[in-house]
Amino acid sequence: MEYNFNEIEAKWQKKWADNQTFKAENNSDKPKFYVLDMFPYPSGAGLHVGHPLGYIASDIFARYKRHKGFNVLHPQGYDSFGLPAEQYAIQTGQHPAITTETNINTYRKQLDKIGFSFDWSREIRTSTPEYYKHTQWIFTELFNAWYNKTTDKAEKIETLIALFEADGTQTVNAACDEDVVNFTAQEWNAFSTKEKEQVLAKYRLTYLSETEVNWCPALGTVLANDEIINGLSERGGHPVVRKKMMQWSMRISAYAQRLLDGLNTIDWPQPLKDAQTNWIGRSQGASVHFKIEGSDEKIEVFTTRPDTIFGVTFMTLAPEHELVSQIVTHEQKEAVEAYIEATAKRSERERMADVKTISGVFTGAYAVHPFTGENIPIWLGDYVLASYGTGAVMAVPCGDQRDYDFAKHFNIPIKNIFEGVDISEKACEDKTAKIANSDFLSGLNVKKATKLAIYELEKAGFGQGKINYRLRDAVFSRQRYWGEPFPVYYVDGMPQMIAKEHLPVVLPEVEKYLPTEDGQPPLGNAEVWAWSSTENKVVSNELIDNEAVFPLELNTMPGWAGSSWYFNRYMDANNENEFASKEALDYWKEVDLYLGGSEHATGHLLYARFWQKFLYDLNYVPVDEFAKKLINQGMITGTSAFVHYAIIHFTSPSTGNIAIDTKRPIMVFYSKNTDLEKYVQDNFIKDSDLEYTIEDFKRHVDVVYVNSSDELNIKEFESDSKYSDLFSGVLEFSYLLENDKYITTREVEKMSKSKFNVVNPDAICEQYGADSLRLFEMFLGPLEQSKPWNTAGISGSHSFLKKLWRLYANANDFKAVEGAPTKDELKVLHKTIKKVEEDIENFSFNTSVSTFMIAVNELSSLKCNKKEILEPLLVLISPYAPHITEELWERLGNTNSIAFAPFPTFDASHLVENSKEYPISFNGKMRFKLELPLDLSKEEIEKTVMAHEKTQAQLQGRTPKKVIVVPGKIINIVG
RNA sequence: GCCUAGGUGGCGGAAUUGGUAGACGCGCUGGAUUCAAAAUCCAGUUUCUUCGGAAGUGCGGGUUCGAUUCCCGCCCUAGGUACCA
Repeated sequence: MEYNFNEIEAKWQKKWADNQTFKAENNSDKPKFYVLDMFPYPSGAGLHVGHPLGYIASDIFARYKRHKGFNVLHPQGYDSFGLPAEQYAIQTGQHPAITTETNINTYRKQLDKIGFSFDWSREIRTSTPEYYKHTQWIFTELFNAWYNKTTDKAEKIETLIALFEADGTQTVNAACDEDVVNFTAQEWNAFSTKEKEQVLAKYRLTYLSETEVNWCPALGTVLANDEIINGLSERGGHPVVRKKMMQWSMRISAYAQRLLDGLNTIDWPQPLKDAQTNWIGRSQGASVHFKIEGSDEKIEVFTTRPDTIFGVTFMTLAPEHELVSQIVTHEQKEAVEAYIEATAKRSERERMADVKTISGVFTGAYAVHPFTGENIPIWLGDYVLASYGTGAVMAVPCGDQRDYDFAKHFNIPIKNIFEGVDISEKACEDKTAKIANSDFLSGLNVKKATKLAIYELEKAGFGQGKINYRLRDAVFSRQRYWGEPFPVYYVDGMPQMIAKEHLPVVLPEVEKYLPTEDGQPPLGNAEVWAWSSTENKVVSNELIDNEAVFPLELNTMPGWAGSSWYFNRYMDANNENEFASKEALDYWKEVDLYLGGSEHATGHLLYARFWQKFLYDLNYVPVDEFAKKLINQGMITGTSAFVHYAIIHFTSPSTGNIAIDTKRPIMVFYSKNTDLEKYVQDNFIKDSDLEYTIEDFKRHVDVVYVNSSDELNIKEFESDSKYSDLFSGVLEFSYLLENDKYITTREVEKMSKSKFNVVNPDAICEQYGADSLRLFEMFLGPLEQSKPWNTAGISGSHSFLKKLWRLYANANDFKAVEGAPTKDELKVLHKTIKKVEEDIENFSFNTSVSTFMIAVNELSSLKCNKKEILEPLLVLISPYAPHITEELWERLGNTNSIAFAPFPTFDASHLVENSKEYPISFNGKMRFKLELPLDLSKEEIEKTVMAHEKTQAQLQGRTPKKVIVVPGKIINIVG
């Protein structure tokens, strides 16, 4: 009976689907366990062998938990809004929904072949109106909420209005815009509706603001930072300017501290936590304001070193600072304006990248030192970023290298305020230096001086202690078509939310997916895109009268909107009324195990935590962290293959003429171990005075043309049209062969279509089966590590499965024997149970695969045919290789799926030994082994070992200084 | 620069609290089976070696009876991040 994996796998995949084997129930006597993969964006290229790595690992864990008696939720879906489908639409005119649907179908087929235990009845797609109506609703909830710092949570906007009505701004302590003004209850009540709206906008958790974007007038679009090279668009090389646009922002900064604190409560990888901590960037210091000489204005700065305040010799403002135009003196006006214009042309990223060039200009204005009363010149410098802190710094050149460099460059005085430190070469950033030359701070260490400086600043009314975060509010508008439309229309320029009962606001049809000619986002092309506030539906733009019919928002939401709450949706995926019912949310609570790539550290994983905390504050979800434990699976890299080739041009020195047509030169493919120079000499130069030049090239060659010995299949390579450009325009080409073969060079790189190193899982499933693929992907190495794919290795896991099959087939033609197993058989089984259970709990899947191999090898040589051994063994292996184990399980006479069979219980009594093969080492080096009974005393062991002839041979007559005996472990003889 | 992870045979990797370095698999070598191939099975495979052994986990030190594992210094690789005041 052959192991026919194709037939077996198809059979069980169909059975699981037909019986809905893995459908999770929302109530159960069993404890719950929620295993989630980061859902994929369905790209047109389909899955490669790297994608399923995490899915296989999570599937093993989900299946293991089912064996352990848990009610397991293991869903899957698609993050189906996104750029590639839109770009394809721009090129071809095909609606992104169609492209997306096609790609999803491809993905689904590929996923099904690998035998995952997903509950597909809960599938979600972020681009369907049934899903995004809830995304839109969450947006409106954010709009209708504010962050109350007193209660330290988000609240409905009504509670803020109530505070305003009672006491004005007096009792309000909110996370809000910087520029809010104070008012009394009386004043508030006298405001017009519009004025009230304008005030509230500064407090809402999502708000409109003027945000700078990279605008390319020629392309009529906004570009991302990485789409710009040297101030020109990557596509077309058109000029890019920085332009302010009204955009939605998310007040994630309100949650900065809680996002930081929450990290202590979740079991996530340390590097990922560090990345988020870094990104949030909490820094403690003080906010200080400096009066401007001869003006009522003041400049506020943030500093982490208020203790160095007596070292301030100048101030630097970002060129964009709002006070610049007010403070600049007549004499300096021209220079300042020229400087501002020059820096405006450079993007922020460019400015950051270019750290070496120091530039700046004096404003002519002076600030007043809060303690000394001295005048401090105010400069502009582009090393100060408008978007961090207040966009202004108090420059302390003796203590900050950037200030120091700036001061040196512009000959600004440097005042040394450190005790016994030489600052003639560079600034002193050492925090152990004592403060000197600083009035009341002199002689103190940094910690004490900081505390005292803040105290004195507060007393004098010049500032206070402050915590600053690097985390900025997140821009939430995209000038794209293929995203969630905002449930927003505008009345008199003020945004209005569309009520929950009228959602979804469905994405409109457009003729083309590009921005409009006047620079509006693609939705500006829609003809039916206006909101009727009387009919509560989307109507034709022609009906806009700004009385009852109003224009709708033209931007769409970013990619992270739909992925910020999807884990909650799976709990109740088909609920039409709510994003999930309270019962479902209370039952599943949070994700117990979340698997995905570490590249989402500061994107998806931060935004999702933010939304979860917000939903928690409003009592919509029962927990404020959505994933208890998270694991980052490593990348499976590809092994790219390269051909090296040289283009050779020949000239004749005697005539200066070109000997062989240079327009169609000679090309030679060569490889590492071949001698190109010699080859050219021997074949072209021989008996002539020709001179030649060599140009070297290297090119990716598709790995399908390269075998496991790195040999290139020349014929297939040459006939592939994607390399035709290589050969066109070449007079002749040849190969430098080693043993009649052309050997390619290999390099490990990220798997990608453009590198032609992609290995497709379908072909592997076809040739070796899904179980082989699953085992092999786990066997490759530790889950969290990145590792190169090597198709050749899969034969190992495949032959393991064949051995496993034979073990059962040989056991009396699949009819295993009842009756007592031998001691050895029990020992093999129980040491396997122990190891596999530990491995799965530790996510060490690679080592359990080798444990299976050892167990099957040992049981095969024991010729084991006992049901009592063979049945539990199948349960151990089934999370990894579910198809073959289901089949063998059935053949052993079981009628229920193995998926819910209880995990075998480990019994330590089967592993008890009465003797041990002791390693005998000399000075720590093992030299020979000796079998001794375990009940021997230390003295008896020492006596036996010392008497042994091999010991005497090692000692060569010497007397050992010491003999270490660790019973049950080792014997070490020193001397 | 800073943060994080890592460095072990030809390759992927194992060694759970310091106790037999190289499990398991790939590849390679030899053999069995076969008319032959595939498949399967058996043996070998860190390096050097005078065949007794000796050295060996990025490099240099240290602690220890004993270090891949702990400590100090350095080198290299990968990922993240950066005029953050």
